[in-house]
Amino acid sequence: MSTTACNACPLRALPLFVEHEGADLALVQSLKRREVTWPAGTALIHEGQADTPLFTLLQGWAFRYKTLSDGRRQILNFLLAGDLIGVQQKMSDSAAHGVTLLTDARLCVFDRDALWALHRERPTLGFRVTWLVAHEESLVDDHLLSIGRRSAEERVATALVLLYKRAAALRPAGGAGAATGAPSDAEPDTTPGVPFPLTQQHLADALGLSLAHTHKTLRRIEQRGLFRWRDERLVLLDPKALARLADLYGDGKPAPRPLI
Amino acid sequence: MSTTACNACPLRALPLFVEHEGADLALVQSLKRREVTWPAGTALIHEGQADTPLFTLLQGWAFRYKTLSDGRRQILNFLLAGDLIGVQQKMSDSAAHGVTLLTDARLCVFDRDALWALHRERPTLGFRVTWLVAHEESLVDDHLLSIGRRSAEERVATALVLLYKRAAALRPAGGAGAATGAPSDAEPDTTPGVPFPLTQQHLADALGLSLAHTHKTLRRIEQRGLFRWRDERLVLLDPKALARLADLYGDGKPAPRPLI
DNA sequence: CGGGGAATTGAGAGGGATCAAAAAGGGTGG
DNA sequence: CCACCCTTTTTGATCCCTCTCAATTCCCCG
Repeated sequence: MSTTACNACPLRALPLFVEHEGADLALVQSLKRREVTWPAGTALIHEGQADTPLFTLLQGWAFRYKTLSDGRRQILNFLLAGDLIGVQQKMSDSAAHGVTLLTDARLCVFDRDALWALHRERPTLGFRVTWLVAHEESLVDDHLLSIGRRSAEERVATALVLLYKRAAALRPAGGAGAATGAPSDAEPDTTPGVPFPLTQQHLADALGLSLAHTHKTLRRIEQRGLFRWRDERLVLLDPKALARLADLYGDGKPAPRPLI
Repeated sequence: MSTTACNACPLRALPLFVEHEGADLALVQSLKRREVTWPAGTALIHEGQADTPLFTLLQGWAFRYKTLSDGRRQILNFLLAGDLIGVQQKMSDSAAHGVTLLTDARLCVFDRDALWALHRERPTLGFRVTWLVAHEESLVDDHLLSIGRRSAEERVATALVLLYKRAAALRPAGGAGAATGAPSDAEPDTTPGVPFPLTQQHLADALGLSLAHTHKTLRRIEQRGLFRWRDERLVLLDPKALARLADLYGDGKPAPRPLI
């Protein structure tokens, strides 16, 4: 329950995140209202809610979604540690999306005006916020390509690869779970793979498929030995084959990103 | 062919755009490299291209897209006058998208570093860039909901309504084409509806449907008298029915937006 | 008048959706 | 430690929305 100082934030130690100047950190620290730990299922933002706060996810997973009036739900994307939540709200006439925690999570809470303060006081940080938003849009772009043009099997493969990469980038340096799935007993963390706290229903809602078909597709690919998904952890047994199935080329390491 | 001064930009006269301070306009003006007029089909940005320039669309339509290696194409969204183009590029490890002109168009061209200059020199403008990017993301979010969860008929209705609204917001005040489709002869501009320079193939690629099925769906809805699409112009004959089909509630007028 | 890109149409195939149950798990109160 | 309840995972059968493939017909232009 103790609060973490921004300059001591464990996330910043990861190579995934870029360094920030002391003054930048001080400003963020001053804008931070509080730090909370909430249980899985908590709704951070309700669909259509106005004047929502801003969050930075420190630990855990969440997802953004939208629903049609008859209940059909589409998950827009998943949020992992380091993601800034709530910037898109209210900047639009279109109905806003909801955000719900997938796991227990720890978050920093900011007032909405912090957004403007960030830009005004420290243009560098303002620019980084723009970067984050643009980056998130590019994730949604990728997702849109999948749902619009990929077959069920390709969609599943794409989602597994992309989510795996994101989750893997958050592992402490030298971390566990070789991508080959071979348990590395000599390592500090022997758990293979990455956390994967989804439900098949979530995956289905994200992929625009029915639960039944998502399940059957998952099984088919798994039986070819391409991956293993158990106990909320995902291991890619054959990353190459999955990437080929998904028509994905990307190198490996994601670009370093800002952390507000 | 003559260049337009930012403070005399005809777009700014529209109620759709917010007012900018003189100093803001002066900065934008100084960052503007040139103004160009290019023909339909011109590729502003190639998929995967690095270090792309920045554009503001002054007139005409364009679209962003991504393709799979076997040629399947997904249109991510359409760009209309006032849209800022190219911000998302390079902010991502994921492959970038392409941007192509749908019609002859006129654009302002900026260097990519203008983005940073905007933030540094004028935080207000930086904040507005963030606003624009966040807004564009919310359009993609809506699109994703459509493709992931709406039926073909619902998707078509959604696209027609949303694009109509965007195009309508760009009509000169008191403009033409009553939404009812009744030609208003007393008005200055008697052309009904809004420009709609798409091809059925473009619509299909945007909706994640095949060309054949897009066409059949379009026909079915048209024969119910819900809209008319001829000579590159779209008229919504029964906006209420279309909105109901699309499960859209939105008020009417889009929120005022920045114009960089 | 010839040519090429759009728009139309129709027949047939198939990937996913639906619907319905049954089997697993996981907590929890007794 | 066990019975019970609720969520998630599995499976099977059947249906139908969309895709594919293949022509034609339009329409704009040189």
